[in-house]
Amino acid sequence: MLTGDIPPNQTIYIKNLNEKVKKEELKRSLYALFSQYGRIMDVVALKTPKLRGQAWVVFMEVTAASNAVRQMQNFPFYDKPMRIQYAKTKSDCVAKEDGSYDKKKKLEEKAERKQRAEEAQQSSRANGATAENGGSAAPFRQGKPSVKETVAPNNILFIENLPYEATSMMLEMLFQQYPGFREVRMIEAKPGIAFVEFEDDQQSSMAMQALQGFKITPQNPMTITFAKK
DNA sequence: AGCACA
Repeated sequence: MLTGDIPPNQTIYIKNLNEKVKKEELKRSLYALFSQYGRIMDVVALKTPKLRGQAWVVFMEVTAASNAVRQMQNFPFYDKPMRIQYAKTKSDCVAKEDGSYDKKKKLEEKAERKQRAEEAQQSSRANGATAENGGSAAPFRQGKPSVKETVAPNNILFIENLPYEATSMMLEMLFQQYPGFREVRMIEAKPGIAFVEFEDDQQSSMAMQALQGFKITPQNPMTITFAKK
Protein backbone atom coordinates (compact mmCIF):
# COMPACT_ATOMS: atom_id res chain seq x y z
CA MET A 1 0.00 0.00 0.00
CA LEU A 2 1.11 3.48 -0.78
CA THR A 3 0.34 4.76 2.66
CA GLY A 4 2.70 2.20 4.12
CA ASP A 5 2.33 1.94 7.86
CA ILE A 6 1.85 5.62 8.47
CA PRO A 7 -1.02 5.95 10.94
CA PRO A 8 -4.07 7.97 9.97
CA ASN A 9 -3.64 11.70 10.34
CA GLN A 10 -6.03 14.54 9.65
CA THR A 11 -3.31 15.93 7.39
CA ILE A 12 -2.57 14.32 4.06
CA TYR A 13 0.80 14.48 2.33
CA ILE A 14 0.70 14.73 -1.44
CA LYS A 15 3.65 14.21 -3.76
CA ASN A 16 4.31 13.93 -7.47
CA LEU A 17 2.64 17.29 -7.97
CA ASN A 18 3.38 19.28 -11.09
CA GLU A 19 6.27 21.56 -10.12
CA LYS A 20 5.52 24.10 -12.80
CA VAL A 21 2.34 25.24 -11.09
CA LYS A 22 2.75 28.40 -9.06
CA LYS A 23 2.48 28.00 -5.34
CA GLU A 24 -0.57 30.16 -4.81
CA GLU A 25 -2.45 28.55 -7.66
CA LEU A 26 -1.47 25.10 -6.43
CA LYS A 27 -2.78 25.85 -2.96
CA ARG A 28 -6.01 27.26 -4.31
CA SER A 29 -6.60 24.28 -6.56
CA LEU A 30 -5.83 21.78 -3.84
CA TYR A 31 -8.18 23.60 -1.53
CA ALA A 32 -10.96 23.55 -4.09
CA LEU A 33 -10.40 19.95 -5.08
CA PHE A 34 -10.21 18.55 -1.56
CA SER A 35 -12.84 20.64 0.15
CA GLN A 36 -15.42 18.18 -1.12
CA TYR A 37 -14.20 15.74 1.54
CA GLY A 38 -14.69 18.08 4.47
CA ARG A 39 -13.64 21.33 5.98
CA ILE A 40 -9.98 22.22 5.38
CA MET A 41 -7.94 24.02 8.03
CA ASP A 42 -4.84 24.74 5.99
CA VAL A 43 -2.94 23.95 2.83
CA VAL A 44 0.86 24.07 2.97
CA ALA A 45 3.09 24.10 -0.08
CA LEU A 46 6.68 25.25 -0.31
CA LYS A 47 8.82 25.59 -3.39
CA THR A 48 12.20 25.07 -1.74
CA PRO A 49 14.40 22.45 -3.48
CA LYS A 50 13.52 19.81 -0.89
CA LEU A 51 9.83 20.52 -0.84
CA ARG A 52 8.72 21.36 -4.32
CA GLY A 53 6.20 19.01 -5.86
CA GLN A 54 4.71 18.25 -2.46
CA ALA A 55 1.93 19.65 -0.34
CA TRP A 56 0.00 19.11 2.85
CA VAL A 57 -3.73 19.47 3.19
CA VAL A 58 -5.00 19.72 6.76
CA PHE A 59 -8.57 18.58 7.37
CA MET A 60 -10.68 19.13 10.45
CA GLU A 61 -11.48 15.42 10.70
CA VAL A 62 -9.39 12.31 10.16
CA THR A 63 -12.29 10.65 8.33
CA ALA A 64 -12.19 13.36 5.69
CA ALA A 65 -8.46 12.75 5.25
CA SER A 66 -9.04 9.00 4.94
CA ASN A 67 -11.61 9.47 2.23
CA ALA A 68 -9.31 11.83 0.38
CA VAL A 69 -6.39 9.40 0.56
CA ARG A 70 -8.50 6.62 -0.89
CA GLN A 71 -10.60 8.45 -3.41
CA MET A 72 -8.07 10.83 -4.90
CA GLN A 73 -5.20 8.36 -5.00
CA ASN A 74 -3.45 8.63 -8.40
CA PHE A 75 -5.95 11.17 -9.63
CA PRO A 76 -4.46 13.18 -12.55
CA PHE A 77 -3.91 16.72 -11.34
CA TYR A 78 -2.19 19.14 -13.71
CA ASP A 79 -1.40 16.07 -15.81
CA LYS A 80 0.33 14.12 -13.06
CA PRO A 81 -1.15 11.40 -10.85
CA MET A 82 -1.23 12.52 -7.23
CA ARG A 83 0.44 10.22 -4.73
CA ILE A 84 -1.28 10.64 -1.40
CA GLN A 85 -0.35 9.47 2.09
CA TYR A 86 -1.13 10.49 5.61
CA ALA A 87 1.32 13.08 6.92
CA LYS A 88 3.95 11.72 9.28
CA THR A 89 3.55 14.42 11.88
CA LYS A 90 0.93 16.73 13.27
CA SER A 91 0.52 20.02 11.47
CA ASP A 92 1.37 23.19 13.35
CA CYS A 93 -2.11 24.60 12.88
CA VAL A 94 -3.55 21.50 14.55
CA ALA A 95 -1.08 21.65 17.43
CA LYS A 96 -1.95 25.28 17.94
CA GLU A 97 -5.63 24.38 18.17
CA ASP A 98 -5.22 21.53 20.64
CA GLY A 99 -2.69 23.38 22.78
CA SER A 100 0.23 21.05 22.15
CA TYR A 101 2.15 23.55 20.07
CA ASP A 102 5.53 24.18 21.68
CA LYS A 103 7.35 27.15 20.29
CA LYS A 104 10.62 26.26 22.00
CA LYS A 105 10.62 22.75 20.65
CA LYS A 106 9.81 24.10 17.24
CA LEU A 107 12.86 26.32 17.26
CA GLU A 108 15.07 23.44 18.32
CA GLU A 109 13.85 21.34 15.47
CA LYS A 110 14.45 24.14 13.06
CA ALA A 111 17.99 24.65 14.33
CA GLU A 112 18.64 20.94 14.03
CA ARG A 113 17.47 20.87 10.45
CA LYS A 114 19.66 23.79 9.64
CA GLN A 115 22.64 22.10 11.27
CA ARG A 116 22.02 18.97 9.27
CA ALA A 117 21.82 20.89 6.05
CA GLU A 118 25.13 22.60 6.74
CA GLU A 119 26.85 19.31 7.49
CA ALA A 120 25.60 17.89 4.24
CA GLN A 121 26.83 20.94 2.45
CA GLN A 122 30.32 20.63 3.91
CA SER A 123 30.75 16.94 3.35
CA SER A 124 29.85 17.28 -0.27
CA ARG A 125 32.43 20.03 -0.77
CA ALA A 126 30.15 21.56 -3.29
CA ASN A 127 28.44 24.86 -3.54
CA GLY A 128 24.84 24.65 -4.52
CA ALA A 129 22.14 27.13 -5.07
CA THR A 130 19.78 28.05 -2.27
CA ALA A 131 16.19 28.84 -2.88
CA GLU A 132 13.95 30.50 -0.40
CA ASN A 133 10.31 31.12 -0.70
CA GLY A 134 7.77 33.21 1.09
CA GLY A 135 4.20 32.27 1.64
CA SER A 136 1.49 33.09 4.05
CA ALA A 137 -1.99 32.48 5.27
CA ALA A 138 -3.96 29.68 3.73
CA PRO A 139 -7.16 30.52 1.95
CA PHE A 140 -10.33 30.07 3.91
CA ARG A 141 -13.71 29.63 2.42
CA GLN A 142 -17.04 28.49 3.68
CA GLY A 143 -17.67 24.80 3.28
CA LYS A 144 -19.73 21.95 4.55
CA PRO A 145 -19.37 21.39 8.26
CA SER A 146 -20.14 17.71 8.32
CA VAL A 147 -18.44 14.53 7.20
CA LYS A 148 -19.33 13.43 3.70
CA GLU A 149 -19.86 10.10 2.12
CA THR A 150 -17.02 9.04 -0.11
CA VAL A 151 -17.47 9.56 -3.83
CA ALA A 152 -14.83 8.76 -6.41
CA PRO A 153 -14.07 11.34 -9.09
CA ASN A 154 -16.36 11.05 -12.08
CA ASN A 155 -17.67 13.18 -14.93
CA ILE A 156 -20.75 14.51 -13.14
CA LEU A 157 -20.60 17.30 -10.58
CA PHE A 158 -23.12 17.75 -7.79
CA ILE A 159 -23.73 21.38 -6.89
CA GLU A 160 -25.24 22.37 -3.54
CA ASN A 161 -26.10 25.52 -1.65
CA LEU A 162 -27.43 27.36 -4.66
CA PRO A 163 -29.73 30.33 -4.07
CA TYR A 164 -33.38 29.99 -5.03
CA GLU A 165 -32.82 32.46 -7.84
CA ALA A 166 -30.35 30.20 -9.59
CA THR A 167 -31.48 28.90 -12.96
CA SER A 168 -30.00 26.24 -15.19
CA MET A 169 -29.26 29.02 -17.67
CA MET A 170 -27.09 30.80 -15.12
CA LEU A 171 -25.23 27.63 -14.26
CA GLU A 172 -24.75 26.87 -17.91
CA MET A 173 -23.12 30.27 -18.42
CA LEU A 174 -20.82 29.51 -15.54
CA PHE A 175 -19.81 25.97 -16.39
CA GLN A 176 -19.81 26.03 -20.17
CA GLN A 177 -16.56 27.97 -20.21
CA TYR A 178 -14.70 24.82 -19.13
CA PRO A 179 -13.69 22.23 -21.73
CA GLY A 180 -15.78 19.08 -21.92
CA PHE A 181 -18.97 20.71 -20.66
CA ARG A 182 -22.10 18.76 -21.59
CA GLU A 183 -25.15 19.90 -19.67
CA VAL A 184 -26.74 21.23 -16.51
CA ARG A 185 -29.60 19.39 -14.88
CA MET A 186 -31.81 20.89 -12.21
CA ILE A 187 -34.76 19.23 -10.55
CA GLU A 188 -37.87 21.35 -10.07
CA ALA A 189 -38.82 19.56 -6.91
CA LYS A 190 -35.39 20.07 -5.37
CA PRO A 191 -34.27 23.68 -5.26
CA GLY A 192 -30.72 24.54 -4.32
CA ILE A 193 -29.01 21.71 -6.11
CA ALA A 194 -27.94 20.84 -9.63
CA PHE A 195 -25.98 18.30 -11.62
CA VAL A 196 -23.43 19.37 -14.20
CA GLU A 197 -22.12 16.82 -16.63
CA PHE A 198 -18.74 16.83 -18.39
CA GLU A 199 -17.18 14.46 -20.86
CA ASP A 200 -14.72 12.98 -18.39
CA ASP A 201 -13.59 13.15 -14.79
CA GLN A 202 -10.51 15.26 -15.40
CA GLN A 203 -12.55 17.94 -17.10
CA SER A 204 -15.19 17.90 -14.38
CA SER A 205 -12.45 18.21 -11.77
CA MET A 206 -10.96 21.25 -13.49
CA ALA A 207 -14.33 22.96 -13.41
CA MET A 208 -14.73 21.97 -9.78
CA GLN A 209 -11.39 23.50 -8.89
CA ALA A 210 -12.23 26.67 -10.74
CA LEU A 211 -15.71 27.17 -9.34
CA GLN A 212 -15.58 25.65 -5.86
CA GLY A 213 -17.07 28.16 -3.44
CA PHE A 214 -18.23 30.46 -6.23
CA LYS A 215 -20.95 32.81 -5.02
CA ILE A 216 -23.97 33.52 -7.21
CA THR A 217 -25.20 35.61 -4.31
CA PRO A 218 -22.99 36.69 -1.41
CA GLN A 219 -24.76 34.31 0.98
CA ASN A 220 -24.39 31.24 -1.22
CA PRO A 221 -20.92 29.88 -1.85
CA MET A 222 -21.61 26.80 -3.95
CA THR A 223 -20.34 23.44 -2.78
CA ILE A 224 -19.20 21.16 -5.55
CA THR A 225 -18.61 17.44 -5.16
CA PHE A 226 -18.60 14.51 -7.54
CA ALA A 227 -22.08 13.09 -8.00
CA LYS A 228 -22.94 9.67 -6.70
CA LYS A 229 -23.28 7.38 -9.66
C1' DA B 1 12.24 11.00 -4.73
C1' DG B 2 11.56 14.40 -1.57
C1' DC B 3 7.35 14.99 5.46
C1' DA B 4 6.72 21.25 6.70
C1' DC B 5 4.51 24.93 8.75
C1' DA B 6 8.82 31.78 5.75
